[in-house]
Amino acid sequence: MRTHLCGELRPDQIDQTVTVAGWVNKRREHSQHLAFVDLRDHSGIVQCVVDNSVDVRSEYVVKITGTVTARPEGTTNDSLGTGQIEITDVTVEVLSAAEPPPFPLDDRADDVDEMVRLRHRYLDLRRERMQRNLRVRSQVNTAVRAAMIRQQFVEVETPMLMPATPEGAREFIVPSRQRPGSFYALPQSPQLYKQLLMVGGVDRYFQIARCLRDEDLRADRQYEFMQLDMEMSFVEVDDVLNAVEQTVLDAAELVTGERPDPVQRITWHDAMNTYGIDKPDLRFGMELVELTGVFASTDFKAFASAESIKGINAKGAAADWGRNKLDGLTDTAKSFGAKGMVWMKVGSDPESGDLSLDSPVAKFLSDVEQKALIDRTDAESGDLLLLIADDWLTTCEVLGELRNRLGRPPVSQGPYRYVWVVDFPLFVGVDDATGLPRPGHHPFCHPHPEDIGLLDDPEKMASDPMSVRAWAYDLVLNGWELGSGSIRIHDAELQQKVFAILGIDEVEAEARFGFFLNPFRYGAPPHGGFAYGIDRLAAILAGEENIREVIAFPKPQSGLDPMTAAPGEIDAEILRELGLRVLPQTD
RNA sequence: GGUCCCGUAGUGCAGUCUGGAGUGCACGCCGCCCUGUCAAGGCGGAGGUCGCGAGUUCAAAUCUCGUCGGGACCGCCA
Repeated sequence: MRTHLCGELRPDQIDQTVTVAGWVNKRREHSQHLAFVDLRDHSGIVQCVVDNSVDVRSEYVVKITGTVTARPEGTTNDSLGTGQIEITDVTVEVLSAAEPPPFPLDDRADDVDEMVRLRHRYLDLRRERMQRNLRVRSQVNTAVRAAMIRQQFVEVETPMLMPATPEGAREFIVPSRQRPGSFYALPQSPQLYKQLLMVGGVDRYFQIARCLRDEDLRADRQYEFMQLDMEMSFVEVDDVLNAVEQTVLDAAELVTGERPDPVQRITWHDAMNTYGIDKPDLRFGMELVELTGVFASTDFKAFASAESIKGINAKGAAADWGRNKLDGLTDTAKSFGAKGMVWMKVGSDPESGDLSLDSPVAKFLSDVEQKALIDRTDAESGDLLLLIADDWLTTCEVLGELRNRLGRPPVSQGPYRYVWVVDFPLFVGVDDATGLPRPGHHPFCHPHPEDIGLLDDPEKMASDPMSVRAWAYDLVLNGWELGSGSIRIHDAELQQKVFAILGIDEVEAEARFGFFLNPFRYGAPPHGGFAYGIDRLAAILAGEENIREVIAFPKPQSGLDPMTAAPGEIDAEILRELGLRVLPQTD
C-alpha cells in the first residue's frame, strides 16, 4: 500500500515517486489551489503540497502518492527530519474521514487532563511521546529476553488460574463455573510455580510474567503489571545478581545507547545507616552524618537520652527554608515517627568568618558540641542542617525521608544509578499483637549462613530479631525499587526452624504451605531467584515519572477504566451459572 | 481506611480570597479570503447545567455542607 514511511524520506529520494499513508497532522491552507498537508505516521511527519480543493482535515487517514522534491530555497524546516524535502504533484486518497480529536495530538496534550487522554487512549497513542514510550518498552522486553536466553535460561509460561493463597497481596478472584462456590486466584506472582520448576529440574527459568495484585494504585503501581521473573538452581547470591544485572544493563544500553556502570552493591544496614532508606537514590549525596558521639554528654534533653543522633546537611538550602516551611518539614518528620526535628541554619560572622548556628535549640548546645557538629557535617555558611534523635532505625528512616524531600531529582533525570541492596534482615521487627518476629520477605527466605546460629538463641530472637540477615536482595534504580529476590530454603529442617520462630507449628505449616513445600521432599535443589518490574524499568528509561505513561491501556487510581467502563455488572444468568449472588451495598 | 491538592466552552487557562447578568483569553472547530507555510496569516461565526446536590443570601462560578470524578502520598503492596 505504501512505499515509504513518512519520517524516513530524505533528499536521497528526490525525484522518486513514493506512496505514503498516515494521519493528517495539520493542513495549512494558502489559496484555492495551494495547501500544505503534514502527513504523520509513527516514524514522523512529511510535508505534502496539495491542491486545496481536496477536503482533508485533521486526523483524516489518507494515502498520498507523489514526487519527492527538494524544498525551494528558504522554505526548509530544520526542526523536521524530512525538512529538506516535500512531496509534490500528489494524488490524495482519503481512506477514512475523521472527526476533530477531543484534544491536541501533539506536545500540548502533555498538559491535558489525564482522564481525557485515557478516555481516548487510542488517540493519545498516536502522539510521538506515547509511540516512543511503547517502543522503549518493547526494547526493554527485547533486551531482557535476549539476555536471559543468552545465559541459558528457559522461558516457561505458568498458569494464570491458580489457588488462592491468604499470604501477601490481595488477589483477584475468579469464580469456577464447574465447581460453583470454588474460586481461582490470578497470580500476584509466579513464585509458587517457579520454585516447583526448580524441583522439576528446569535449572534456569525465566518469564516476562503478568502479575496481578488487588491493592491500591499509585504512580508506580497498577493492578496488573509485568515482571521479569527468574529462578536458578545450584546457585549462590552472586550468581543471581550477576544474571539479573546483565538484563538491566542490556536494557539501558539498548534504549539509551550507553551502558551504565556495573551495579553497585550496598548492604541493607549500610543503606539505612547512610541513606536512611532501603531504596537509596545514589544520584545525590546529602548522606546521613553520625552525630551520636558528638552529643554523648550533652545537656540538651532531647539529645541526652537518644540511642542514635544523625543529621543531614542540605548545602546552601538555608535561604529556601523559612520558619513556616521548616514547621511543615517538622510535621513531616513527626508523621514518619520522629518525636521532633532540630533545624539549624549556618551563618558566618562578616568580620571573622566564624560559622554560627541559627536555631531555636542552639542555646542548649555547648560551643564544643556546635563546633563538632559543624565539623562533622562539613557545614558552610548558608547550609541547612536537620537533626533527628531517636532509636537507630527511626532516626535513619526519618532522615532518609527528609533527604529525599530536600535533594532528590526527578526519578527519570539521569544518570542511571542501579544499586543492589543485599543482606536484608530476615525478620522486620516484632509483631505487636503476637510478640513474634515478622518475616521481612516471605518465610522461605534463606537466612545468612553466618547468622543461622542466632536462630537457636531465643534471647537474641526476642530482643533483636532484626540482627538475623537473610540471603535477600533488592534491585534499586534512581530511588525506585525495581524488584527483589532471595535464595530460598530448600532444607526441611531449616524451614521448620524458621516456621517455629514465626510461631507456625507443623500442623499450620502443612495447612498453609503444604501444597508448596511437600514437593520439596522429593529432592529440591538449592535455588534462588529474582523478579523486577518491567513497567518501572521502562518508565525510568523512557524518562517518565509514572508507569501509566509506558502502559498502552493503564487504569487511573480508582481502578475504573475510563475507556471501557470496566468493571461492569454482568448478566444475572452468568451469575446463576457461577452460583453467585450479589449482596446489597453496605456501608 | 486516612491526609493534602484539583474540577469554569472540545482543550488549556483567567475570574473564586473580597458574592452583583457566563465577564473573558489562547488553541481547536465551522464559513469566507489568501500561491511558500510549517503550532501560517486576515475577517466572521458557533460553542457554557462554572462536576453534581443542598444550604446561606435580595443575589452564588465565588461562601458553607454533602456528594461524584481525578491526582500525589500514608496505610496496604509477605
